[in-house]
Amino acid sequence: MDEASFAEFKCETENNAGAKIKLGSSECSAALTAVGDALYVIGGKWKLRIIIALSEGFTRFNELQRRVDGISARVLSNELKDLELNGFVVRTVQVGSPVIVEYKLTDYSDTLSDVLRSLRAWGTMHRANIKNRMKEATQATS
Amino acid sequence: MDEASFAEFKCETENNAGAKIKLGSSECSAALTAVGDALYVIGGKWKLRIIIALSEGFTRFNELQRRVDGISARVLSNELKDLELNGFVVRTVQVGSPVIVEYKLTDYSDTLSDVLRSLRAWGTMHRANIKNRMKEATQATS
DNA sequence: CAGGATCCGGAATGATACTG
DNA sequence: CAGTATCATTCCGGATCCTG
Repeated sequence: MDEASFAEFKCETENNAGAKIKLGSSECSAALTAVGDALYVIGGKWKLRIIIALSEGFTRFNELQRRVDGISARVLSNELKDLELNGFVVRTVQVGSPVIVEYKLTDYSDTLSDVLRSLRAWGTMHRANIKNRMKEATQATS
Repeated sequence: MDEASFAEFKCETENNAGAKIKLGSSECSAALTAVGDALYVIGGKWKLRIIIALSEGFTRFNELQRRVDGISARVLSNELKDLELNGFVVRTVQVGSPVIVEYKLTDYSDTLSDVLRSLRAWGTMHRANIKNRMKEATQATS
């Protein structure tokens, strides 16, 4: 395939020639660090899904738990704290009875729209692809 | 913020009104499932980084291990198997001595370029942002 | 060089129960 | 409702040793 199609930043590491490698390891390749950074913050099983759920207008804890399939209360709680720390979410408490807690996305989380869009597009395409593979497999067997 | 900015597919779940919810849970919201699918395949700490390393032209096992900072041989091995199963990578063995094993990206992995690009862009932006926050913090303290 | 096999500790997670 | 506390389990990942 097309070597380095998404790595404009050419990297001189002399893989099997000069062995001129002193880089701290992940220094070269801006792509590697950048994607690494991104994954560090929004990686993991849940972060993006929670953000999507929030973007769909669900704000309450239990709502979110119901929306994000398979997440436990404890994990959701932790992830929300994390998201808050990273500036994606604001938590507001309205005193009263019952107490109402709302989680809302910040403007900063809008910067993720492009990531989300591409991820969603890819996921959709990939699922279709898998279905086709399976269909072909059954045809071959029959 | 702008509700449902990346969810064109409007979802009628009656969160706190009609309670008309029977959906298997993650049925509604195409975004949720699509992104879920995507994360299932390319999620995790390593997958994308390995793909990036491969896209930069590194094909050998040990090369890859050196490139992807912090990964152990066992994990790299597992991830590569996974990537092969999912059709992102082809493994070729050239008999001889020493044996040469090469990992190469398939054309299918090209479909990820958009995801990678957006992720990389976001990661870059985010890192810059964090630096600014820290700078401001130090100024406020001084 | 390219990994597989095994052991092992710690961190993440699930389940359950409890609180304001 | 919105979580927290505790326990049991599981699983990931590192280190080490081994092979062809």
